[in-house]
Amino acid sequence: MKFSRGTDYALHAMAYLASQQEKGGKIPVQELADKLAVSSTYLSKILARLVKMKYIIATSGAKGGYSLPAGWEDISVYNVIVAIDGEPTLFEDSFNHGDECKIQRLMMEVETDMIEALKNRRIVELI
Amino acid sequence: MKFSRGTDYALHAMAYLASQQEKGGKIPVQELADKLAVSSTYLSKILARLVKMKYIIATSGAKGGYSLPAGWEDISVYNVIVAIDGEPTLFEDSFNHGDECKIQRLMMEVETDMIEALKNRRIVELI
DNA sequence: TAATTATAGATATTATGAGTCTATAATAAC
DNA sequence: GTTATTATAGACTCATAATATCTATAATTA
Ligand code: SF4
Ligand code: SF4
Repeated sequence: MKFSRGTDYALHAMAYLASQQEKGGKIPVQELADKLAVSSTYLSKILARLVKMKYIIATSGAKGGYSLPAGWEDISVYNVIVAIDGEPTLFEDSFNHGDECKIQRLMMEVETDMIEALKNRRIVELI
Repeated sequence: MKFSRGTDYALHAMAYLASQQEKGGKIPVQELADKLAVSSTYLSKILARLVKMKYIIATSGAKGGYSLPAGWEDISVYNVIVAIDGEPTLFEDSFNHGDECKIQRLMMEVETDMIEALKNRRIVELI
């Protein structure tokens, strides 16, 4: 019952990129991995998913690295989580006995509230 | 990012016990397993944890089985989750760079709200 | 061309949840 | 007291996904 280490890495990476944003530079994965003290190869895989979702921009080649796109201030914590872990679901129902089921409805309500809370929090708050 | 299947089983078992409560009888694990269509041996392990927490009462021997204790109406969904999965933590911080960390604080707030919501929901609502 | 960076895929490792099996203890019926 | 029925506990296996590594390739700059 927790978000994966991947989302942990992703949130930290985003926060770091955001904190360096004003300098406008590109930050290679090696620097990020050093800052976060994690494996750079694994971090690469995580960042690749953020790139795919356009939450960060990757630039290949010398002097390349990762940077934030225009409008990055709107990216939510929820966005990042979904990019890495997929949609969070507190409760996976293998049967689905219908809409009237109270267990399902209760868990769905709690889940919806949590998702709403995560959508309201943006990466920019993490700086 | 979801509660374990064990909590799923536990919530369903509690709901079933609650629904049969008026009859006052004890329900053996085999009947519960049949109703839920799950392995009875595994369900046993799950129920054992609920027994340990006093959320259900086990009676050995013929005509034995599981039943709900006095005051069961106060048992929350959160209680059951903790009994099976332990304290839910959305975010596990391996470093802990101090109280002022915004990532940690943000996730903790979302987590606290979710826990609060689960504490406010009781098993009795699931009948 | 050479150096530096990201990307993609295959693969390995690890951790944990999920489930089984067996032996033992407790209780009720007979 | 004996037997049948129930729960409990522990060791054990199995399956799956997260985590991590390795290698090859593509893109970009100097
Ligand atoms: S009872 Fe409700 S939560 Fe449980 S399996 Fe059926 S639909 Fe799903
Ligand atoms: S930056 Fe915050 S969330 Fe990240 S490791 Fe440090 S204390 Fe934990």
